[in-house]
Amino acid sequence: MNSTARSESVSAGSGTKTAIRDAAVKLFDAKGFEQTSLREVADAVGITKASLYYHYPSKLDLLVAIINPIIEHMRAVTEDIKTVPFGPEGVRTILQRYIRGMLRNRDAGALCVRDTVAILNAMADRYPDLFEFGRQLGDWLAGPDPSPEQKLRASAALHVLEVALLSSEVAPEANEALIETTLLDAATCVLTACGTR
Amino acid sequence: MNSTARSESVSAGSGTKTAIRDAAVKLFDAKGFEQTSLREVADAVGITKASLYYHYPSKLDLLVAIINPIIEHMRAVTEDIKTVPFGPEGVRTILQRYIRGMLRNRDAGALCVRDTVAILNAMADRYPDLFEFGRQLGDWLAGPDPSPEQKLRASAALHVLEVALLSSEVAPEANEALIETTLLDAATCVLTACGTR
DNA sequence: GTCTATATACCGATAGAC
DNA sequence: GTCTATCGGTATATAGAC
Repeated sequence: MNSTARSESVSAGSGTKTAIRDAAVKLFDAKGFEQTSLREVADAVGITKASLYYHYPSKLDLLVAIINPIIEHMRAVTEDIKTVPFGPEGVRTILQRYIRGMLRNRDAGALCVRDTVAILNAMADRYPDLFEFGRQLGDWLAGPDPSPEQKLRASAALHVLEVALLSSEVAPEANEALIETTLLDAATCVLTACGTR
Repeated sequence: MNSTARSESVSAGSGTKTAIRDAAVKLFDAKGFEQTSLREVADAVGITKASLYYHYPSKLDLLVAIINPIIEHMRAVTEDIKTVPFGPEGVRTILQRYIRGMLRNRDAGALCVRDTVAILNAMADRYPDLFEFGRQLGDWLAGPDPSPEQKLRASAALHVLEVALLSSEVAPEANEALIETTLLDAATCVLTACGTR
């Protein structure tokens, strides 16, 4: 346990730096981004606030380091919808890519959902098009020249997939395959108006 | 326009007091509860911070005045599930009551969804059982002795209904009847696994 | 790379005049 | 009922020793 940089988990980097990130994720998720002070994060790691600033130049940079995977995934899916043709199998392809990316970054995603306003406003300067990603995806899902009902269904389908981020709380026994299958089925069902009406 | 207490809108009360509430709803929704200062609210109304404290004894009391209708509605539905028998028509009854209450208080509801963590933590002391309402409703919807898939579907169904709170943004042309019908159909569809799988 | 100490700013809330 | 002025607390971020 001596020498330099032994990896302690899957996503180890420089040691203290990833310890800061992990502690911040936990605290941001529990208390919210703005309501969590860097002193609390530093205390959880066992260092001081000044040392934290050595690894991350600002509180915003710490947040970006956490949710960057989510942003890049949203950007990638938003790019995909420009090439994938709209239709039943195209929709399923997009929805599958979307939910898999969220399952891959579950903790950071849960943070975004439960603290939407604060995070969106904090990132607005650095990522001005972040808000557009969700809207563009919704527009594509609603199809060409959509009715109000289709718009509602598209938005509802995306909200169904967001349950994946809360799945460890809702159904801890479910594995990723079951979550993906169930929510993907539910979302396509929402989109295609297959109800009992 | 002289004398005392002329009602200016549907929910008029003492004049300044409701003006504060309305300004606060708008600002809390745009910036988040904790990130909005009482100085900003006071400025929007055209009074000072000290005058605001004459009408509301604390920032938390202002928040409670805004989202109290939502809380009471959640409490009422949570009471309903103890008497309504579980089954297809019972589920539809509960879901309908749930979505109608959210449509009735759309602005306050949107605030709760987009600023969940901050609001939940702020209200935790005064309303300790607030978090339980959503969980109990999810448990009832999942049915007796639910499988992981049923738990996921119940949670997803509730998330579908939450789209009602964002409907003025997603589909401004849709009236309340269309919103209710569409989302109610989508939610029951999510629950009953009627997909194309 | 981690520390102590501090600069600067804003917050919620209160006191008291009018 | 609205105001000015202020208290006490905490926040982000920085300076500089080690």
